Amino acid sequence: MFTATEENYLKALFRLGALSEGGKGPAGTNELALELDIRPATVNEMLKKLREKGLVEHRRYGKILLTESGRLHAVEVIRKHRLWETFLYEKLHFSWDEVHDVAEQLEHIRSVQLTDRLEEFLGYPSVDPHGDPIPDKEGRMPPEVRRTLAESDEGHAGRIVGVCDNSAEFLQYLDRLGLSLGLRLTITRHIPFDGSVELESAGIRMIITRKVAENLLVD
Amino acid sequence: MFTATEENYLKALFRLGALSEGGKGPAGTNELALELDIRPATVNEMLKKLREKGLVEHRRYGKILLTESGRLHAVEVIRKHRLWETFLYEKLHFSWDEVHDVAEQLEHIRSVQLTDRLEEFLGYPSVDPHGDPIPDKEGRMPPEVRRTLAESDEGHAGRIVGVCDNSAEFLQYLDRLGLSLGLRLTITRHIPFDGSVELESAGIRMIITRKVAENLLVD
DNA sequence: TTTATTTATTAGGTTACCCTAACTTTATTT
DNA sequence: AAATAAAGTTAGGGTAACCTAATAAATAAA
Repeated sequence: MFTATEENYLKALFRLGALSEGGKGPAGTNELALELDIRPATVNEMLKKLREKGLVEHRRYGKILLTESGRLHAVEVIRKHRLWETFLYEKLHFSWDEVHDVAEQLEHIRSVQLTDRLEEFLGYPSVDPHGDPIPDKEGRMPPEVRRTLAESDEGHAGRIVGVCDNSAEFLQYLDRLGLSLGLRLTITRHIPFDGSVELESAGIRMIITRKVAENLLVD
Repeated sequence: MFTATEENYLKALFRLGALSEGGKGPAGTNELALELDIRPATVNEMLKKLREKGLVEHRRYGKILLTESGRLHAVEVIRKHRLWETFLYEKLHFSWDEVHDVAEQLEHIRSVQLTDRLEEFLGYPSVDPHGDPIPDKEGRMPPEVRRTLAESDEGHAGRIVGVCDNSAEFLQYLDRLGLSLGLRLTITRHIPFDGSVELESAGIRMIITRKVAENLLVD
């Protein structure tokens, strides 16, 4: 049905949020070229094909938007990618940073049965090793689990997806700590003495107070 | 290093036994084209590339032979194919006849680590669900287990790899039973009463006498 | 040994995906 | 509004794998 290349275009558009609702809005040719690490001229060419296949909406000199069909196919590829990442991590003991490249290849294997049975084999996981949600067979993303850092378990890995306190004071403090939205981290310890939380992010270990932990949301 | 297409050419040559030793000898262009279901002209073109990469020996209007390097790469792909088949069968409960097409795609995933960890995860199997031997990391095929049908366990699946009795009488009898070399079969029951063996092959159930079973070798 | 047949090769064409360089349209400044 | 910058497109090429049709070499048959 679709080539691996076409699937990569759809995935990139989804990542860029080129959706009619719930995304960042239409994407540009250059933007997409940058995301895929190819030249804009090539993207332009491919857009014609994706347009004809009804996967994107695009007019000359206009912006690019995924159609509903395009979105569904993108999500299907993401679903496969994340299931494979989970397999590699949980069953084959790949490390966090090794899973991506291999999953990037595995996500293009064509077999509905394979995907569904893999999902079953893994026990219907809702998130991949990076904490990203795994879409279900119908393309629905499971609701994001947002918990404060304070109530998340030791060993939990996830990303900062929000804050409870929106004051400039708090946000500036986070900045000084080097904590920002989207940052991936792992909880290494809950310290009983004062409720501080020890965490690791990008190879750096740090301790934050209970109050900060209570105001940070992770997935 | 190699494209999926190149790997398929190597695999096909290996299947045809185009080896300097232990095979059926050099293969022809048409023969290879038939095996791959493509036109001889295309094969001829590709041979140039495989020759330049040192994977085959071939002179104009001559026969085709895998080099040692070509053989090793072919075996590596076969190794991956059979490990994936085993995974699909044992872990994802695919049926015997469903595994091939998916494994045909999975065998081209490039990651040495993946192959080795998959092998470990599967417990270093020596044969795939069809009874074909799985080469080890160094490209060695495990020694074929040749046992008579009489001494093989119930449920054992394998192929007829030889006979003990080479008389025309016996071979003609086998022919009448529809049993031939390479035939895949499963032992469904050992009948204690007279030592007969009940087996299934290609959806057909049959019973053979103990004497026949003692003279048929399976892997 | 000449002829016929099979097998192998060459020539020229197609599609998918990529490129650079030149150009056009849209957006941003001044 | 005119000039400049940024974004998008077209034109012309390249490689990998495939194809058909025509041709050449090797093999088998008469």
